[in-house]
Amino acid sequence: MAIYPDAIKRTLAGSGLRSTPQRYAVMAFLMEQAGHPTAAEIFEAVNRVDPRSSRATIYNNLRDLVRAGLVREVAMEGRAARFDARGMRHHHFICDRCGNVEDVEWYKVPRPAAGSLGRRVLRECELIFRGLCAKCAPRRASH
Amino acid sequence: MAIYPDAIKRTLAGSGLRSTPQRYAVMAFLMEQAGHPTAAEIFEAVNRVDPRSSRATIYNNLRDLVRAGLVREVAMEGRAARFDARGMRHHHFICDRCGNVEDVEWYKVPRPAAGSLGRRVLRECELIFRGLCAKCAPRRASH
DNA sequence: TTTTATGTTGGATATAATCTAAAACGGTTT
DNA sequence: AAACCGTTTTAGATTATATCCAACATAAAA
Repeated sequence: MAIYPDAIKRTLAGSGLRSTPQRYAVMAFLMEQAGHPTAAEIFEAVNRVDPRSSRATIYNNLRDLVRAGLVREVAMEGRAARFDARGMRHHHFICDRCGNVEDVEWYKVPRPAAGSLGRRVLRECELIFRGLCAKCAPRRASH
Repeated sequence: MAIYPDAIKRTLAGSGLRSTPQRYAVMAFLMEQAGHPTAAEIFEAVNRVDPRSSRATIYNNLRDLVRAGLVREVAMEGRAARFDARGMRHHHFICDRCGNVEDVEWYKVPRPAAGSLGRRVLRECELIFRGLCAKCAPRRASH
């Protein structure tokens, strides 16, 4: 039932992915979304509108979109993985207390010395900060 | 039944953790181990020797050791988390293909501009590299 | 259109991690 | 060395997360 703006369709096609209502819905939701939803949250949000996507389809599409580099996955200790489709490069901040993930403005990180890499092939360099988010930080916050 | 070298006992005590044979075994195994085992692998290795630890105990102790900062946990997409107790600071490299985790020699990473952090409290700065490990990289490797 | 590789489905299954309440134990105090 | 008490361990049940499966549907190319 969703509308099919060409932009997203073309993005998908550009990565060799068909545009199905389900896949489109996942991609569109992630792009218009400021946070870092879990697969379960995406499943619920996408299905609140319409063509009922199955759980398997959500997982399939997230896998494909991540493989295509259109979506980023953030693994969490114990909890469900989180996803985002922010076009801009950025780093991540994970709150030790509430587990929320927030974006941190991107800045260049120096790569390791070539020697310490050996024959490894670098594809990506991901910076993850940990600590307490604004809500969980002490100082007059509801603790 | 394991021996109780004081070094580890003191490390545990220093973090307010009792030294039990099970907890000691987990800590000792992680310290003498060069890789990044999963909880299941730790469970098996620890129990190959003796006092059979239950699965719950392994998880309990890993949680406590991570909280105490003695053990580091690396969350993996889909797969089981991995652990290490390397004293030296280091970064991590995760292979896209085989999922193995390797250490990368530590080097200082610039922190983000204070302004982009807002009221967030930084505790740690973790650098994760992704790509292909030496085994999985092409070029005369068994592909 | 027709065709076909690709995508979807819901339920079963696998995997990872946590919970539970009773029993055992470590370390301290006496 | 005996008692004490908060911590830890235990086995199994339970929850949470993710994948598999094989039949069916469909997007996009021919």
